[in-house]
Amino acid sequence: MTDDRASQRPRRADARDNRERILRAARAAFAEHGPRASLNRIGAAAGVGAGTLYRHFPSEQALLVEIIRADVDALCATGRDLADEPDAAGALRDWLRAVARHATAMRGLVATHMATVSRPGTDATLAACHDAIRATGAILLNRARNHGAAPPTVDIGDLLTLANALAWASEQAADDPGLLDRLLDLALAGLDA
Amino acid sequence: MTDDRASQRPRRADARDNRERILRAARAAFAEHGPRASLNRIGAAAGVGAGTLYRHFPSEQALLVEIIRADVDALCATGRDLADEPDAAGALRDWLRAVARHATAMRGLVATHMATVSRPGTDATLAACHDAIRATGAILLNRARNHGAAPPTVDIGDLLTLANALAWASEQAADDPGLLDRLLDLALAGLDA
DNA sequence: CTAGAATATGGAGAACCTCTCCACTTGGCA
DNA sequence: TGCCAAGTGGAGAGGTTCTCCATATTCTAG
Repeated sequence: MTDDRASQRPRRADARDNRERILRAARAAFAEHGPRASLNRIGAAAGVGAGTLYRHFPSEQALLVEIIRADVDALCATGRDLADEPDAAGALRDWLRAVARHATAMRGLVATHMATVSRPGTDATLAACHDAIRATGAILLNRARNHGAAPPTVDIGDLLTLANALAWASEQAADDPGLLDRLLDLALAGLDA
Repeated sequence: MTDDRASQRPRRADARDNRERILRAARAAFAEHGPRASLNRIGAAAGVGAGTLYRHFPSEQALLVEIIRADVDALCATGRDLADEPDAAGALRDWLRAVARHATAMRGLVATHMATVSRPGTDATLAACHDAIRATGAILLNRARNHGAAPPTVDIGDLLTLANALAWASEQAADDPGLLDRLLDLALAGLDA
């Protein structure tokens, strides 16, 4: 992660500027309208034509992916910090909570993430995000296992899918802010059994 | 449930026929293409113009809702049967599994269901479905509680949301048929703790 | 059995959507 | 400064959901 490879960084300063403005407008639009946000409008809000938008991000998904990438970086950093916590089980829980909460912050991101991760090969960047999260999660899960705080049968991939599923559910029920935490408690109750 | 109130049952026989054909085409289309199925095509497949389709079902959601209703009826029947099982905890689990599996059968239904249930007042029929499922689930949960097989803190609504969330997740990962069961096992592991 | 009212139909088209194409402009380097 | 690769914008293709209403069909009352 944190690769921001040159391939998608425009050579010209004005183009780089446009790219940033599109990204900013997209963040705002997705946060407000969820996955139904219109790319046309995002382009307009960024003061940019449709052609320009699609030059920078060839598809709606490409745009979402770019936004996800930043979140994933943050999540991995959080995970690394939590790996030093003495309470291994708690660290794993806290991190899964963070994953779910991050995923919820921007509506529609979870769906995109899941959709693409489940059909590998669709998007290289997203696959890299997935690997990075998985690796971070594996560290925490292993520590929890070594402390006898997680059964060896549990898979980190399933655990992350679970977190995303709960995030998605609480996205749907925006009027119940406590839902995510309740669902996490409910679903993770048997973790250390 | 099973109300099929007259309000949405056409007066003329030909119209009733068209309605059935649309419903059948829609079932097929949603099962195959998921939520991305096109209403235009559904109408065409049913041999009916767009105007006719929208006369019978004013929106995409109305169509989905009608399909959901049949599933809910079946689910409640299953729940009633399971309420006679001697193993109360197992019955609850089996029923939640059935809920999730039903929800998964027709891609996109879960999302519709959740979306509307969470914003009450959007659709009366869907609200009725929700109530029916909730009531059935409450019976099973109560039995499990009386057998000491479920903590009193757990809410049936949360449990159902959980089941739907897992169903949604396994919809996304169509290539991993075992996912739903693994997630259910994982998430319900702590139920009787 | 028939006429008239009530009901239902279909498809053109409005208003959106995503995404492509390419004649044009512009920034940065020699 | 002048050139050209890089970047732009917007018209338009082809999709979507959904509306409107002149036309056609069924049912009902006489």
